Amino acid sequence: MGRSPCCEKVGLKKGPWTPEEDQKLLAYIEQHGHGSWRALPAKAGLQRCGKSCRLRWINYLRPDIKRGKFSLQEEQTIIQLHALLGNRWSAIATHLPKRTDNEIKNYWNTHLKKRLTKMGIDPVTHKPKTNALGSAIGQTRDAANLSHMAQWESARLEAEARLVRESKVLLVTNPPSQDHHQLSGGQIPNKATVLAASRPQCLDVLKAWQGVVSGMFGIARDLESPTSTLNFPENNNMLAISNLGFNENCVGNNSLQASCFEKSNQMQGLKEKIILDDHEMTTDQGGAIWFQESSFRTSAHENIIEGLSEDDVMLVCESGDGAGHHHQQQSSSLMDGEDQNSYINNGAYNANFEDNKNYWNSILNLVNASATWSPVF
DNA sequence: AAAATAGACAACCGCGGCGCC
DNA sequence: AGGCGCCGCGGTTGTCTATTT
Repeated sequence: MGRSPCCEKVGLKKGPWTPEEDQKLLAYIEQHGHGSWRALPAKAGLQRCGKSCRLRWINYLRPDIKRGKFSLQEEQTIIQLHALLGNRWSAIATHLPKRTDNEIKNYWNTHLKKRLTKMGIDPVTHKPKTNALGSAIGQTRDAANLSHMAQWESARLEAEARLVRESKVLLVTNPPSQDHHQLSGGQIPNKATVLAASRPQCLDVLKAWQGVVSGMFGIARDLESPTSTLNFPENNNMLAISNLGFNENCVGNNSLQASCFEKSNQMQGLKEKIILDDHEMTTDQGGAIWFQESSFRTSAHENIIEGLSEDDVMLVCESGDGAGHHHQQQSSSLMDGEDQNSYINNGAYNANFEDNKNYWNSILNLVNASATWSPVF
């Protein structure tokens, strides 16, 4: 399909924006909202294409942008989310309030990627580069589990994006009024303003991820995320998730190691059930996560973003041998039942622990390299 | 002090998705 | 159903500044 250029290239200015141009754009959007980006430059008296105006507004002029150095917590959030979501910067940005996808992308490319590389971690796969068996065991159980968790989160993010789009329709069809100004304390209404009012809860996977790390180190920490309103009631319950792949390979300092080992032992003989949204995961003694097939929803068209309350997020530890799951489907589609058992029993699973240990040991080093601990970990 | 190099960040480009007609 | 236009995303490039030689 042929495409018309986004704008007439002739006579339009490119390159860095001048303060005067910024002022024009800012003044116009304050007064009229951006409306159609394509039509905006002419109306605002700018010799720019609409796309350039949009970029300038979203990445620089928007009033709700936080600039400056990334905090350690933000860095770790980016690393974790990148491990889950890959280069989906806009999705990652939804978890970092007031940061733009462009800023996060730049920060990743100029700082975090290099740092992980220095630590011997492949910034793409988030696995140790030096692991000779890496390719062979790359599709390990918890990697597959995390992959499914990521898919789940992706579906949620897509739904969020849909909501954002819908919100923006409201914004466009309802240009700024006096009420808007009153409501926003004089600030112009914008995407973030609308989003803030309707922002869905998210970060479930990040929560679980953080739980893995928390449990790995045996530390009770505040896992509150910057954006999620979800709360896990007990850190011990988070440790239930931590059983995923870290039973015996806790790393860090000795006391943490001992603590982690102790917690790990406490998990023996337990079956964990995790219910997020109406999506139920259970983990067996081997630490594998199971999804209840009947409740597994990935379609962004369904209302998975609606009204997650704390009650919707439950972590339940119950006694049992883990054999009583009905109609369950392992989250990984890579193995049939027999293979799963042999996988757990034949040592490959333990090799997987080593992967995780190396990776998280590196992350721990990263954290330790800083002056203070992040509240995330 | 000047040139070269590296780092950081802003901005651009092209593609794909989505909605409208 | 398919063409078209718009928007958003991710990759890449350009530019400015800081550091090194």
